[in-house]
Amino acid sequence: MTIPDELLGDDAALISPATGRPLTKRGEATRRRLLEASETVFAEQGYHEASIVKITERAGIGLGTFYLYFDSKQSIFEALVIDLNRRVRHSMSEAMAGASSRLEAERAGFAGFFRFTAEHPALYRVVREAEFVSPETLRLHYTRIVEGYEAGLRAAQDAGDVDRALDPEITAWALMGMGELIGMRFLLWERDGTGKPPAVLDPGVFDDMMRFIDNALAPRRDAGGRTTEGKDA
Amino acid sequence: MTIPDELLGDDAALISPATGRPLTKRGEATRRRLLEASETVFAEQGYHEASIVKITERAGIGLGTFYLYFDSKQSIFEALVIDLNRRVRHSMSEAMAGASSRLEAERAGFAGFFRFTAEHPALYRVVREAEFVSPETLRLHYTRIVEGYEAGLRAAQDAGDVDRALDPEITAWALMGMGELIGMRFLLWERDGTGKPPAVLDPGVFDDMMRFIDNALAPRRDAGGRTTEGKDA
DNA sequence: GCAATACCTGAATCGGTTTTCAGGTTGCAG
DNA sequence: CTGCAACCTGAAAACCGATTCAGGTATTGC
Repeated sequence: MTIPDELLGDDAALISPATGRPLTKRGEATRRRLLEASETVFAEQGYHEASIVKITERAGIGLGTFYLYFDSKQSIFEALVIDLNRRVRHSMSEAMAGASSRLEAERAGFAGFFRFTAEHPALYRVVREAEFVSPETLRLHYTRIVEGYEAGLRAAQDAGDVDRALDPEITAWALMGMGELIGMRFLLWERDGTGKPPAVLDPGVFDDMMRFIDNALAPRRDAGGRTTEGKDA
Repeated sequence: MTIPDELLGDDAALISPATGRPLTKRGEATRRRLLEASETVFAEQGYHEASIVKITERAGIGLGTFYLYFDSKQSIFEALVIDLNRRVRHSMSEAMAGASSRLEAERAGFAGFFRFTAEHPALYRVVREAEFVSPETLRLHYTRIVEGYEAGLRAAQDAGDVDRALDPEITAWALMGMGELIGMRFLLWERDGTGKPPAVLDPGVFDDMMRFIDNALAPRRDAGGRTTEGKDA
């Protein structure tokens, strides 16, 4: 019901793309400052409006220094998306940790996803922009999330908590699509008086969505349904 | 069950943004060539890689001429997205036309959506890129589709074909999100041997998805469920 | 045929970007 | 306190694309 943290990130030793040598303390700190600055700049301005100058300025670092740590603008963007992916999944698995039933875990996972989106609205836009900046990285993002989801659904089916006639892979993609569009519509588009997006998804919306999901996943009485074993992509 | 075609597009008389006067035959033809060329170029290269030079070259038209018909690169992009929106909805309502039941219409609408995506894989990427190029236009796109969907769901609820406990608006957004992500995963990402995406969505995938949707929408026996009247976004 | 009108053109302007590079700075080992 | 990696720097090179504009070319009405 939770994803072990080891699977979440590569803590591979960082090496300088310029010299090919491992980074020292100072080097690692500089790299981190660049990555954090890029997070703000990409989130506020989008990929194309963002510039290396803006990133290094915000990081308080010389322009030329950038290229000691990243090959290109695209490469720091990809590093950022992978970092965000780790954080979203962390948010989801953390939320699921306390769940007692499979269905409750489902609900909690969504709550974790929405919490992350609500807390970092602009960051989730960065992830979506990866579709156009680095499609390969976006695939990785979605695929990693779906894998966790799918495993959970399979387990829930074995436990009899979820309709066995549903294909776990398709269902996982369907659920993720719902979550994304509902998050976009009711978190990212929603502005209160001050122009800020809401801090959490409207509970009414969340409940309506969960009713839909509960309906969809609930085991059916008329057991049957083609079981469709061995479906692949 | 169908959207009247009048609602689909503005056929407002085209006027030149440069002179403010209505276009003649020749003018309209040139404008159309530019729009068609932009479709190909934006689809193949994405917004930022596309350039006015590339668009005018493909249209076989002088560079300067572009600005007689569109204010800017962004403005032709928006015109294109609005055009595509009309065509997607046309594809959907056409597919729904022959349906005999509400649920069958649901299924047919999805089929129409997937057919459009399969026939114009790159075009649908253009629509998604609007999120970053012209968010307002993307909202328009989604909102127009959802409105039709929502009306259909309400009617189906009145007819007793769809669970009355579901909120039509949330449900419409949920369904659209599912459709988008499944289309992306199983149409746009899928490549056969030749590197081309499949001409249609795998019927197995479609059926699995529809089973999920049927589950979700089916009226429940335990009638009750908080009716949650008067929900507003 | 001859205005007048609508339409077309692409070189040049302007404003911006990423990336390189020759040389400065820092901090640690000995 | 010295020397040498490792690290940092920002001006400038090399590039690119949106938009303008001064001057052309079709089309149409008379």
